[in-house]
Amino acid sequence: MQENSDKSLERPAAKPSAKTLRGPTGGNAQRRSNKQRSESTRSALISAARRLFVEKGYAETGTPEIVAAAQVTRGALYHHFADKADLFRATLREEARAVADHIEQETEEARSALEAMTRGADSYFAAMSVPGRVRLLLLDGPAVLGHAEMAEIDQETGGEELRQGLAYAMEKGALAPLPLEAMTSILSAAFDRAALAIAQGAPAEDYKAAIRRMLEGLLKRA
Amino acid sequence: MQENSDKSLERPAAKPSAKTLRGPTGGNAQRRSNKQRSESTRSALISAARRLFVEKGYAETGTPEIVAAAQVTRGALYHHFADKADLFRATLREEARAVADHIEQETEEARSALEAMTRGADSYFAAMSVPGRVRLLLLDGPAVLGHAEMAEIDQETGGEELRQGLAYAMEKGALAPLPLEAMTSILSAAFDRAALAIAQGAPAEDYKAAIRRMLEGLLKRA
DNA sequence: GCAATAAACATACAATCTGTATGTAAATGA
DNA sequence: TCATTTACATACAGATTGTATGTTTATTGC
Repeated sequence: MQENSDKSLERPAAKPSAKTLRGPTGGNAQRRSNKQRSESTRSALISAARRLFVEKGYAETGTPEIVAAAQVTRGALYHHFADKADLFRATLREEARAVADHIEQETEEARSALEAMTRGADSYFAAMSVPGRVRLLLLDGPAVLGHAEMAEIDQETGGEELRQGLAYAMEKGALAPLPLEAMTSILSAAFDRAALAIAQGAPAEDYKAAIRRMLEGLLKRA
Repeated sequence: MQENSDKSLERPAAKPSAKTLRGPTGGNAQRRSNKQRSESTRSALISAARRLFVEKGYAETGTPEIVAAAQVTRGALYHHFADKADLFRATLREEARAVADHIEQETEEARSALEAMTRGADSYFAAMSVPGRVRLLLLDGPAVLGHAEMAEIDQETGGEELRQGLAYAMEKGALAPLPLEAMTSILSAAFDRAALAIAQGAPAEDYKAAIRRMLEGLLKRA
C-alpha cells in the first residue's frame, strides 16, 4: 500500500560522529550543551512531523518516516516524547500557539460588539488559512486527542477570545442573556466549519457573509 | 499496551462445520443460500464493528477483535469489505440512515419557518442521542473518511433537510437572501457541536436555547 | 442430475508499525 | 576527575494490516 524504497529507515543518513561534524563557522561546533541538543532535535522532530501529518494525516504517517525526515532515530523520538500521540500533541500545541499569536497581534479596537466579533472572525480565518492548520487543528486533532484535550489546548494557548467577547456583549446589553458556555461552543463550531470550508477551496466571501449574518442576528448594535 | 489473553484470535470459537450446526428449530438450518450467508455475516460484522468502534474508537479497534466478536474470520471480513476503512464506511452508512429515518419519521407540520427549524433541530438532537452515534458520525467519521465523504454519506441518506428548510425560508421571505451553501454548512456545524456537547453530558437545555437563539436571529417569523 | 464455475469463506504469510529494553557516548555536577 | 545523568542508537517482541492461496458450499449451464 505504501511504497518505501528506502531500506535504511532505522538509522540516520550519515552517522554524525561529532568528530567529522563541523559548522561552517570554522570553529568546532560539535560541543553543544544538552539543552541545545534537546531543543534542536525536538524542534527537528516537530517540524518534520508537522509536515508529514499535514501531508498524509496522522494515521498514515509512521514514526520511521518522521525520524527519517528529521534526520534522527526513533530512539531520539521516544526519548523526547512518550509516544506518537505525544509528538502529535506537541505539534498541535505549537500550532495553536501560532494561531493565538496571529489573532492577538491582529486585534484592533472596535466600536461595537458586532464589529469586534466580525473582525475577530476574519482574523481567525486569516490565521487558519495557513496550509495544514485546518487539518491539524480541526480534523486530526479532535479525532486523535479527543475534543476534551483539544479544548484544553485551546484554553492554554489563549483561545478565550470568543467567550470573552460574548460575555462583554452580554454585559453591555448587546446580547440578551443566555448560557454563555453553550453559545460560545456553537459559535466556535460555526467558525471552525467556515475556516475548514474556506481552506478546502470554498468561496471565502460566502462563508464570511454567512458568519456575519449569524452575528448580526445575535448582536444588537447597541 | 493492549492485553489480549485470547491466543486463538485467528480462528472462530468452534469451527461451525455445518454438519454439527443445527438451528434450535430442530430442522437442519445448515442449507442457506449465498445471499443469506452474505447478509448474515455482513450484518454480524457491521454490528460487532459498530459496538467496538463506539467503545474504543476506530484506530484502537483491530480487525482481529472485530471478527472475534462477530464470530467469523478475517477472511470473511476481507471478502466482504475492501479494508478496515470500508467496513467503517458501511457502519457509518447504516448509522446515517438510521438518523435520517428517525428525523423523517418525527417531522411534523410547522406554522413558521422558525418553528420548522427549531423542531428539526430538536429532532436531530434526539436522533443523535443514541449512544455512540456522535462518536461515529461526528468524531471518527470525518477523521477517517474525510469531510468530503461524510458529506456524500449525509446526502445519500437524505440529510438535505436543513438546506431545504433554509431555501424555503428564503423563498418565503423569512430569511434574507444569502449564499445557501455556506449558511447551511455553518448552521449544520453548530447543530453538530450542540449534539456532541449534549452527548458528552452538557446541559441539553442550554444548547437548545443557544441554537434557538441563533435561529431566531436569522429567521423573521413571517 | 451433473459437471463447471463462482461465491464465501478459512488459513498462512509478508511487510510494517509501535513501544520497550538495553547499550553507549557525550555532558554535567560534586 | 569521577560518578551520574542525559541524549540518544540499536535491537527486539508483539501486534496489525492486507494479500495470496486453499477449501468448501452454493449456482448455473447443459
